[in-house]
Amino acid sequence: MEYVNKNDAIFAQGDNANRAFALAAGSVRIIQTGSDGKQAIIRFIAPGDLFGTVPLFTNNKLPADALAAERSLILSWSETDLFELIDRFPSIAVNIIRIIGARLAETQDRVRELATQCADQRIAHAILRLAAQAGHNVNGVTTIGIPLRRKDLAEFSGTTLHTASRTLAAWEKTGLLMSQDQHLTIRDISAIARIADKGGH
Amino acid sequence: MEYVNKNDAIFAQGDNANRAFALAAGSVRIIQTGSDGKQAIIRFIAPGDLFGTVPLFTNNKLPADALAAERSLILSWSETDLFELIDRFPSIAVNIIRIIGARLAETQDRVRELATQCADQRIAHAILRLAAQAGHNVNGVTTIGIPLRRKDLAEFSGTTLHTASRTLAAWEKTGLLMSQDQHLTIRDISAIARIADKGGH
DNA sequence: CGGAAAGGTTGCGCCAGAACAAACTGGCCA
DNA sequence: TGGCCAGTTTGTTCTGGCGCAACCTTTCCG
Repeated sequence: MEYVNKNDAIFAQGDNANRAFALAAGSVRIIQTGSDGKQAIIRFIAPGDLFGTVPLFTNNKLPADALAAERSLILSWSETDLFELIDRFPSIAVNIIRIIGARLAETQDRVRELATQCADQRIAHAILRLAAQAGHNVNGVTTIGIPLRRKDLAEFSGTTLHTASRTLAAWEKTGLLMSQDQHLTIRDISAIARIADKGGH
Repeated sequence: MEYVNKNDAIFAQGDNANRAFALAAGSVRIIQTGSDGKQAIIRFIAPGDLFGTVPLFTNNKLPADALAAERSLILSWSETDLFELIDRFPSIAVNIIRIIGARLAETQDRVRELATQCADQRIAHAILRLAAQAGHNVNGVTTIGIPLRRKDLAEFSGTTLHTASRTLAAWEKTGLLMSQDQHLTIRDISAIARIADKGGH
């Protein structure tokens, strides 16, 4: 149980993995950097999500940075505690498969989208995903509970800051959504879904 | 234990998942189709690989087609047999986490590559991946043991048949690789790795 | 053997979107 | 209160690689 401040690293790419993490409050970005230095956001962590656990089972090397997107409260367990727990309650392992399997399926969807769709569709998908993960619905309007800079959205959807900025500006102009203070509010989620599925042109 | 012919479907996207599959001989393509009809190859299956198992743990809906790329020998177990086996030997579950975890890490790498790299780098990565998975090394030269059409390589690396064809033609011309009868032979794998990591220009 | 179908190659034009550039805004701190 | 920094917006330019189209090669099959 530990507080971290905005922009603090919870762990870094290449670190040895020896703890499992969960987010109690706040939000975290998981960012992978390639050997060419370019970065992509692998996923966003919202309260209740586990992170950093997979490498405990594979090669013990963390594949990405975890950066607090705002002041956050982190829980963590040691590797040995986790494996003792699994020994005692084997059904935990099946649940972990369930969780990781769902993430794999989602990541494969992202691969297909990145391979086949154009920028505005991918941005729309990114927003839908974040809304499903961390959206608070208040009388028909969904607000995403993760601070999102244009750059984050770009690195999450595989485009550039510039294109993301332009695209969001257009959607704001037509009233599909609003953004203030790094928080997105979606006014017409079905229109976003339509763009995601059929293309924005 | 069952033989399937080239282009036979082992299962189809949307099918109910109730068996776990493994490939004994041959090769299989896992192809996902989006709601827009566009396809991406999620992965290739080589002998020894498991496939179609993840949805047994999640939502029981197969997320993609499995198509035999050549005449193949398929093994399969029923869902109930698999779960009985896990009950009896809980360490199997941990091994499944290991396998799925490794696939998740690899899929996340692909996401970053698709998001940040250009077409020839992605094609190079695809070839490296296939060489690692199904490459037979005979005196310094690696042959990929999966029949690969240009279109397959394109749908696996997120580009078009045309770009894949041109790129491979260029690499063939400079002697990096050869392709005949839908089989790739890599003559200079370190040059491919260099393209993958630093960009082809 | 001949025709069809599947797969591959290649030339060309074009455009989505990346790269570059510059200015603007608001918040923070000295 | 003025300078600085992080983030954003927006205009312009440029290009990778996609879409299209035509043609070629090989394989398959009646």
